[in-house]
Amino acid sequence: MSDQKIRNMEEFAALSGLSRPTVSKYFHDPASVRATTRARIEEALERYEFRPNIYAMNQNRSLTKNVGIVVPYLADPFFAEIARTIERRCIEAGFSPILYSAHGDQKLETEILEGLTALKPAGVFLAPLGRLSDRGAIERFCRDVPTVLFDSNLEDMGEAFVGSDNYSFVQQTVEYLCRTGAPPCFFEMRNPANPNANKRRKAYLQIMDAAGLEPHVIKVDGEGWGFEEIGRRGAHEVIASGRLPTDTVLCSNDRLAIGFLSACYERGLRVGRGEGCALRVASHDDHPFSRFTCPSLTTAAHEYEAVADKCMNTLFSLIEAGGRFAAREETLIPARLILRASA
Amino acid sequence: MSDQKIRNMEEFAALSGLSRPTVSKYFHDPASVRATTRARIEEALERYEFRPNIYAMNQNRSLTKNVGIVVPYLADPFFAEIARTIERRCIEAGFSPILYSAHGDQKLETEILEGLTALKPAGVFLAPLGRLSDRGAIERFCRDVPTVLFDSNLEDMGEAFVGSDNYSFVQQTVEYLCRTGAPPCFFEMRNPANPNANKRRKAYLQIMDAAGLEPHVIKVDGEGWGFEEIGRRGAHEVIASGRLPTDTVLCSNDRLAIGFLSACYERGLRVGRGEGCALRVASHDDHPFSRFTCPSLTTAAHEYEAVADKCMNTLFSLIEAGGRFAAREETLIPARLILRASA
DNA sequence: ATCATTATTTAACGCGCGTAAAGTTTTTTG
DNA sequence: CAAAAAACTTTACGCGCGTTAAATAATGAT
Repeated sequence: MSDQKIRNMEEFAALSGLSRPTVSKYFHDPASVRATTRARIEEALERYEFRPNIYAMNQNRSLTKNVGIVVPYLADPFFAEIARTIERRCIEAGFSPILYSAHGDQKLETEILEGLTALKPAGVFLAPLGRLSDRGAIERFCRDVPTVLFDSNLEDMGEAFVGSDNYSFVQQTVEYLCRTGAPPCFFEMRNPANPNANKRRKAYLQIMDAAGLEPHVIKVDGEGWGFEEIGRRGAHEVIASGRLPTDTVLCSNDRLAIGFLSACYERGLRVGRGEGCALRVASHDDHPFSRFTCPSLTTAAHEYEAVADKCMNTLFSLIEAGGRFAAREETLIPARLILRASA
Repeated sequence: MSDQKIRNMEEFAALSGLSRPTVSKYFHDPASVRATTRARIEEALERYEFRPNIYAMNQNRSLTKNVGIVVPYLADPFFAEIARTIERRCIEAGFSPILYSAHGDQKLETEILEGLTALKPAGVFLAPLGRLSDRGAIERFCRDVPTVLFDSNLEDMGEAFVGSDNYSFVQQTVEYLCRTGAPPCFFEMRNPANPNANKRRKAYLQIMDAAGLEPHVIKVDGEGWGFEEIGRRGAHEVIASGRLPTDTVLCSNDRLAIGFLSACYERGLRVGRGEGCALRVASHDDHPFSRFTCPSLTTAAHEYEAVADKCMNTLFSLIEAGGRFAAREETLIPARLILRASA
């Protein structure tokens, strides 16, 4: 490995004994040059450690190999997990993923999208804030950049949506809970920012109705992304005031459930399906920590891998189709029920 | 807002009635042009929505306004939280943070650093994998890019290190536990990848020794980033085999403790400092979920804000100093003890 | 060995912006 | 109000690479 510094492709091409256009071709697609040529370049590459200037490469390209991944709040382990999975897929597919978190902030989400436009990405995976999103800004963004929405569906935004079949989530948990004990009440935030929460409530109401059971929706107050604390405080209030209509609680999502379980523990209420248990608690999402709550949480799991795969495949088709689909594609992936100790 | 599309700065300058160099100057520093000129540009900016091409801007710059943030594993909420805090600081300071996770993988960490070099960032915050890092790759990287290490200290790497004063963490927890009950044993992974773990063990041994108490270190097997599961399995084994020498357990970090508490719950062992409690458990990090464990976790907290501030300030000085410090700076920030229910 | 095919070289232009020098206009200052 | 200072315009070059067209060389098949 010589430590001679190479300034540009011209110089590197000279050192490999080739012309710049050939080397340029190699970097664009190594298979596009003759095997012997490829070998010479790769040999030189080992000796001199040259990398083409990304900025110069991209400035004339209408699209790059960049892929944006935007999530509403990365410190939420659910989004960290899904982002991680998608990111890996992008790398395997030869793209350069760039990860952004809106940190729950509308202005920041808009700024991220504006900055992302300037990066001319080949495509973007966007999990929008939801209710808090600036719809105008997102619409503008989607006009400029091929976008696959995930997690939160915003009507007619982006070329495709990949998300969860919320009905399937709730159906499985409700069915299980009803089969094994009292029908559940539904525990959620009063003003959820995420549209999935609304779909889950509606599914709950519909399923209970279809089963001829009376639904009970319990709404707790709270704003922001501290769901566990909202769930904990809400649970304390609801339990203390005796507003819990049954011994079975279905939380809208695992983070609320984590808070709910925490409150139960603090009140000395035993949760689970065995004897001596005061409550059963179940939920949705299979949050990475739901295995470690006390008791461990019965939940409807996202198929993280399947979601990530579908996202990637959708973006591939989208890029091949030139960034536009004739009709907006919607994919809803069903849940997988995970039985643990809490219900 | 006209929807006429502007191709380049030349065109935009013409529409604002100015010359391109002036407009260029404006984008480099809005305060560097006369107020009336600035107003004209900003007015045009509202009408035409022009943004200079990032790639063209950066290709001649030796450094950009980009700042890299590299963490070993972003799906670990501790890193998500610290990354989130640093990211915000970068944005406030007018930089463009770019966040990367090595996903616990040496090869990926190296690739991220190589890619980052090509981005010519003004500086990089790097929390390395630790023992698993490719030291050669990191050293090469630090030669090219002004780097502030954080979280994990690698000897002599980077221009500065900002991290936790592990001694202070352990001192506070041990002192508290000794004062209020039996001296703790120390619960950790056998082969921790993160150097902080080693420093915490050493601090534990030293502090116990100084207090004339006999130390007990319990090592559990496990590889990878699933610390909770490692802690849970380890706790089951240790408790089942009666290897626990005291009723007080100090875990190396909160994620292990979360697993430990989960095992205790599964075994019907009550944890806490009250009567009827079989064990006390404390830990370090103030993981975002340590508030919601059952019982809530007594822990030594990182000063997330202080760490992020110090990181930013260090990088500022580093950039001003031209990317090199005369001597490597090390900052260790002490812990803040948080008393909760588990000990 | 010959011709057709495919790969590479040479030469040249363009991308969008940074930047420097020299000249002109505007603003500030005494 | 004149002179000095500051801001702006004009002109021009460079950055590193993409890309194209025409010329040349290497390869492969007959």
